[in-house]
Amino acid sequence: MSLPKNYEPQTFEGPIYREWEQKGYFTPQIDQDKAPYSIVIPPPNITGQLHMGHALNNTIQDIIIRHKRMQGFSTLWLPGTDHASIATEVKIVEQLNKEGLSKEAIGREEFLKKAWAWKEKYGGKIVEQLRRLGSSCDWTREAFTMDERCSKAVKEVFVNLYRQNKIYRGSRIINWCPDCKTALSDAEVEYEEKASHLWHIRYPYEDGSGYLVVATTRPETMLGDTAVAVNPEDERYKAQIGKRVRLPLTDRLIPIVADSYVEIGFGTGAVKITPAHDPNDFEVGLRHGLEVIRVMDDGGVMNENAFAYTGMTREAARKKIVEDLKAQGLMEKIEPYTHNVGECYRCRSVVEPIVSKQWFVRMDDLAKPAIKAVRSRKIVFIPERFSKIYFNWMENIKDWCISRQLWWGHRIPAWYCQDCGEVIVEKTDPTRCPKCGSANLKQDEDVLDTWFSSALWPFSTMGYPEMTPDLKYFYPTNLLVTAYDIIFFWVARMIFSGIAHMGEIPFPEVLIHGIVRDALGRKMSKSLGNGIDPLELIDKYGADALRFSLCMGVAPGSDIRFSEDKMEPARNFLNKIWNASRYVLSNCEGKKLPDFGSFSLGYADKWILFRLNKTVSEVNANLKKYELGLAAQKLYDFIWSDFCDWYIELTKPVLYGSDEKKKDETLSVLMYTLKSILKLMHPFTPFITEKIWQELGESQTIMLEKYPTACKKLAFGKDYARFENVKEIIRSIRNIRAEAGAPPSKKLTLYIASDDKAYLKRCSAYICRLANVGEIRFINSASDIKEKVSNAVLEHSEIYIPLGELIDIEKEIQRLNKDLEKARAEVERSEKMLGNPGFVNKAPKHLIDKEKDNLAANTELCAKLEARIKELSEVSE
RNA sequence: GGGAGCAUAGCUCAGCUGGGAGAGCGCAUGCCUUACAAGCAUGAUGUCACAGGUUCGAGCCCUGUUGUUCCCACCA
Repeated sequence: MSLPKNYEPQTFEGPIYREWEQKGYFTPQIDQDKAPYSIVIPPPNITGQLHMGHALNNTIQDIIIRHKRMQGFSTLWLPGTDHASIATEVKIVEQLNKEGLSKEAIGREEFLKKAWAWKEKYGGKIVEQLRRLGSSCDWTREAFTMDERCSKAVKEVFVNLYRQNKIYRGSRIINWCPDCKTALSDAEVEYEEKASHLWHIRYPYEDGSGYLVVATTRPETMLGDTAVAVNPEDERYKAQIGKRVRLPLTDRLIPIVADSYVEIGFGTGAVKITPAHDPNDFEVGLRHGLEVIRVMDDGGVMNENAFAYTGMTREAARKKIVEDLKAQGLMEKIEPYTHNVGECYRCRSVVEPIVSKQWFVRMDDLAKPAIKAVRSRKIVFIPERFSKIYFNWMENIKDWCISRQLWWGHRIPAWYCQDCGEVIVEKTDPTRCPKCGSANLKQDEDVLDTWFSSALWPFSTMGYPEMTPDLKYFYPTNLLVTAYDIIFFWVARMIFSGIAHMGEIPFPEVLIHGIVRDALGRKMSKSLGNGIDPLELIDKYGADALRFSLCMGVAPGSDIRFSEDKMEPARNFLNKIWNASRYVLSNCEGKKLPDFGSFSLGYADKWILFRLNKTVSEVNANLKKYELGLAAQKLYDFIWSDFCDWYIELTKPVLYGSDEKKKDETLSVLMYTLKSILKLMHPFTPFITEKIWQELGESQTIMLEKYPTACKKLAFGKDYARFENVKEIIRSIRNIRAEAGAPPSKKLTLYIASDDKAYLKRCSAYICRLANVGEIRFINSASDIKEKVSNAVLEHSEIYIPLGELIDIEKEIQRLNKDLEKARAEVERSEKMLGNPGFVNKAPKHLIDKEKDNLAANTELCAKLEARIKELSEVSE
């Protein structure tokens, strides 16, 4: 048994992961005697590279999964990837363009071949990267949103919803991306505030009696105007309602209509109505039976309805129209104006609202039970506040546009009879029209929104619509872990889909985490170039360090500012564990240790076991509440401060001594504590803990060991408190030495006066070793000492150290005065609290008792300190 | 326009159901002490944004103010 001298995670992380996977530790058995625990991964896009967001998301999931596995659950973490319809298609098109080809040139079939080839080549990359992070996913169940399993589920759901009249096809105003040339759902549009103008345009009255001024942010759409609307209550325009105006730059006459949608106070109070290019105008148009005239084609180019502007891009048309209006004296004024402009979430081009025939999911009926599930707390968001975001969205939801004019994705299972026009929606490809019998059928060209298949992920991956053993055992899943930015896209849609198709919520808890930002708090993005590559960090510091740094000091739901300098403390900590393990291992070499518990424990042993036990119970409590940051912090403190800085140092006088029996007993405690530490840490830092565990030769893997739980036998309250006194003595000696400037190598003599000398005598060796003391003399009072000493008054003892010429009486008095001040402040505080009838009557008893003890102890301290100071002052005079 | 978060040490942030202000980094001083210099020891540093309120007691609960970040929303 021996570990290499240096902690080099690069040398063992890979092999350990391969061993885990190969031995099948990630694959759960469907065991009716065991409780199941399952999580489905938020499937990363096949176009994706692992970024810090994935690293955080998967670290959290893996910690929870490993913890549950060690608690004895039959644990499934189901992995997979998302075909990412639009994102992937954009990449393939880019690649084609580089080869001088285009989508249209090669045709649908060839395009899909290329896309699949691309998926085979790059789609596995991110999955490999998840492995490097240590994710204990069951790869034997790996899914892909376009594999056979998921595709079957998609068809099933589409057809069922269609038959229930929850999916329909219709002409609506939708968000159109002129670059991706596809429809987008509302959620796929991101609004950004942009500086623009408000153009005030004169629309002359038909009768030549002057003009009416409309204000617009989009002059290019005026060519599609089919009315001007005013508020029916607006005195300025009441007389004009029903009249017609001449649409500038065209030969059209359009009516003035009254609609309460128009706000009297804004702009000029008159609004141009363009039903084909604005959602509000579309509604107005419906109310007034207005004509819908599209003036742009799918590429954002002005079409044949655009008069002189046909063939211009929308940007060019805007410029020219503004110029022309100015030239004709029809531009009243131009005001600077900032407003929200919608952009495509994939390509950032400005989204064009247009009227188009698309497929929609009717949301009313689906949203209701999904809202209820969260209201009734059958599903809870953690932290709770995110449920508000969910409600806000779900309660204001509009029908979901699910068709996309793309090729990469699930093709809509709808066919149109070319002879009679019948629409056929079927799971299996139809050959004949059920209505007229014609074989002349044509499948819908469009594919489904990527999120349509993601919404089914918790059950499509387990075999739905078949009631498979997996589905029976593992559905509903137990937890969903995701960042808050996809609550709308994904979480909400999984909830209503689970309820609608499985008849059961997909998960009872949703753990929401934040976004990883850069050191300045900005979102990491390609365009800013401020992203940190987690794989580089893994190469440099190891996956364990990355995982640990991501959960140290992080509160649930909040964003993380991350920079590389956060890696070092984590790596140093792991190095600490590594070296502590080396210490234990090297001392154990070739030994058979006595069974833990078969011998009597020393003070230091009881102290560390007490601390360990407390840490175990706190860490378990934190994990239960998903407080990973707190759990990590407690482990860090216990391992570094208590175990390494204190306990290991305390074992040295024994291990470097000659009492072989005592040595073995101490080693037994050391080993017990180390093993507990490794198990406690394993969910956080799986690699290093496994590496060390295997060196211990205990069992094949730490992964399947039982996670430690608190143990009553280890609650040594009284001896723990005594040992705290010993620590206090050691600290005081060190402090005196440092402040007096005594060389650390100089062995000191120590005098101790205390009422309870028995345990201090038994702890002498600890004090000698840790404070570098050569001799301890127990005395009854300071008068027994003949030398010049430096002194500290502690709660349960007084210590005196002869330092000869190094003692500066002035400094000595100063130091004691500082202690006195502290003690006096304590006395004052306690007196004030105990003198307060409110506190004495209402506070819990244990706090009152604590305060009483505190008062007594500090009063005594004060008296002793005052006496000592007086004594010294007399000497110095 | 609606909603949410944040404001604690020089910096980055923890702080669980209210009961003596914490960590990491940085800083100062001294140490290569046979697990570890990726280390050890000792030390300094806070009107817990501001103003009220509840309470015996508030960093924590309530109200308001200021600053800041984010989400949602069709005002042309």
